[in-house]
Amino acid sequence: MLKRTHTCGELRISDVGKTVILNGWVDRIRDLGGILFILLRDRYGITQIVFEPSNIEVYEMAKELGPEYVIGIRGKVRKRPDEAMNPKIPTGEIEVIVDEMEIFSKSKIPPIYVNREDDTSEEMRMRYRYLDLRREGMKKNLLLRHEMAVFVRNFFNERDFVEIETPILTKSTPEGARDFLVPSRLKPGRFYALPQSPQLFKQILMISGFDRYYQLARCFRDEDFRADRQPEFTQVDVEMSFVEREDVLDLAEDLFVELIRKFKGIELEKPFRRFTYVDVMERYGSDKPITVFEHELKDLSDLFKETDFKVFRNVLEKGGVVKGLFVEKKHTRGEIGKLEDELKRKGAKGLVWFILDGGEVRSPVMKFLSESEVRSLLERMETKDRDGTIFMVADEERMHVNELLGILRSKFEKEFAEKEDFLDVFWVIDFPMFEWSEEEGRIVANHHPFTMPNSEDLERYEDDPLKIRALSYDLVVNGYEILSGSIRIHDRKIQEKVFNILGIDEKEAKERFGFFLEALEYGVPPHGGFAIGFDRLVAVIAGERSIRDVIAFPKTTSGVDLMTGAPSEVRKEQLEELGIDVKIGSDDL
RNA sequence: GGGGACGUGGUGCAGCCUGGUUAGCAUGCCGGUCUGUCACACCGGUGGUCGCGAGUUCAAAUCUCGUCGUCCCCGCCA
Repeated sequence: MLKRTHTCGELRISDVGKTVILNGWVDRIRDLGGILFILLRDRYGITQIVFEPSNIEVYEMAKELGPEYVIGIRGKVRKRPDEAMNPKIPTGEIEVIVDEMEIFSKSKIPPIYVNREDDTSEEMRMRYRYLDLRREGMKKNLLLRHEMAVFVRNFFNERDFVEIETPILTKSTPEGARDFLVPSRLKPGRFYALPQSPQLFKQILMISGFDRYYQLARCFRDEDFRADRQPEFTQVDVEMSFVEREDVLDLAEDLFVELIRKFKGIELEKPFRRFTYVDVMERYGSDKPITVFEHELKDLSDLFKETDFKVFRNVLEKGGVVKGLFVEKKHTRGEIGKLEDELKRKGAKGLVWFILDGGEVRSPVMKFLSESEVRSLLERMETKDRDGTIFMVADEERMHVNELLGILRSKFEKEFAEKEDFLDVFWVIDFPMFEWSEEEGRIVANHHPFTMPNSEDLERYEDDPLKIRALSYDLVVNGYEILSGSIRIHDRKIQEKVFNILGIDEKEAKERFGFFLEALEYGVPPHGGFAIGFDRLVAVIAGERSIRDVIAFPKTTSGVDLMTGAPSEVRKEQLEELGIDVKIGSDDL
């Protein structure tokens, strides 16, 4: 075998004269009749190799080569003629004149282009993933992902963290996302669940005294998928003992400062900006806004206290609120109608709007408003004579107003994010500990039930638990929730109180997480941690819209692996062993 | 669970609204010419049951219904 002495990315002008062997894939063939150029590609780069008729045997062989053939060649490195140098590739000053060649394997005509970036449907790319991964874009992303993983591991290793693997086959703990289940052969009728996150294990590791733990952990959630959600994904899972919130935030900031410096060349300043949950909702209407797209929500309630516009006045008299959002886009009535419909589906009573067009203000509610009300509206919204649209929502529930305008704002954020290059990093802290779940008709944990509540709040709002804040935190990067974590409960009594509020009685708690509650009775250090959505983080750094582009073998939005065909049917015997009957209704096939 | 977009030679798209020629373009692929190309160029050629099924019609890529697949969004994702 012609075994390579160099890769296809490393030969330079200083190597001229050397006899080398290269291995790689045939990338492009340029047959000029009397001379034949081939670009030879491997993961390290591309080198031009040349076949000349003076070596007729090899030359004839080269004419038979096709795209994606894998070959080995021996030849001499030579300097290209001055006018034939290619400054676009690092090896562009040289070429290798081939005097011996071995064809390792032939290739069928590839169904997708390997040496071209666009022009391929995602369906094809996933079906022929091995070809897609040969392409520059995917190769770059996977190498970046690897480097980021190495970086993360180094960061934690240097700080005395220990990487410990936690089980993939584990116990289903309802609450949260739907579990993927794995049937147990030895205990027919019972099931393992794949972990949604290693949450309880990492806390148990703290109880075990490991002090500082991290893991690049695979997690599984059986919910519907999106551009930024796959059924299996990777978290950088971190937990530490004998710490308070500040310690955890500080460590996470160090990580992101160094990571962004290394991979983006941007210097973030510590401490990062912080918003409380209430703050960020009041200003942006979202708990993961893009703040560099300014356009904040403005409270207009005081301007309309005395207004003749009954809709506003009624809401305000009942203690409600009126808020507005200004964007520099003159909407058509059709566009506004669609936005209004969408907000109405989310419980908005209506959407009031003003179009600003060359100093003129148009709105269906103009006739109800005084000149001074309009003037102070424009001033408060800081329109500064710009054209655009002001949207206004009024409701008795303050948070509802925020959420509704936040939905609008996020649409404009997305348009902004498509065309701008930016880095927007900040903390959101003091999330509510609990929230009301409409469909379950009960209070549920906002983060998870092991999150430490703010202890003052816990005392003060025993009868109004929705007001209790949690010692939890999210790091938002470019509109994505990239990191999320909390200080955990290390006191069995507080844990019981939280279960109590959640309406989980002792028996139920025991069934679900009895092992964990028991562990809580054997000496628990104060601890806290976080998890980073690693796929999303890599995607943000790589500038990719979809995490599928930073995952080697992703699944479609319906959870199918187009390359392997998973999920697939299994043999009858396999099911019998497991004691499983598959019922497929006639509608299902 | 709901809404939307898309599905046409190997690949990426046009045609569809307003049904009626040989389904068009680009690229690939095959053959030819060409000794300095670099997305080689030029000439010639190959290649399509228009996702699948049913319906309407004298006639369906085109209209209708269903179905499958991919993508986007809502719900969901502690």
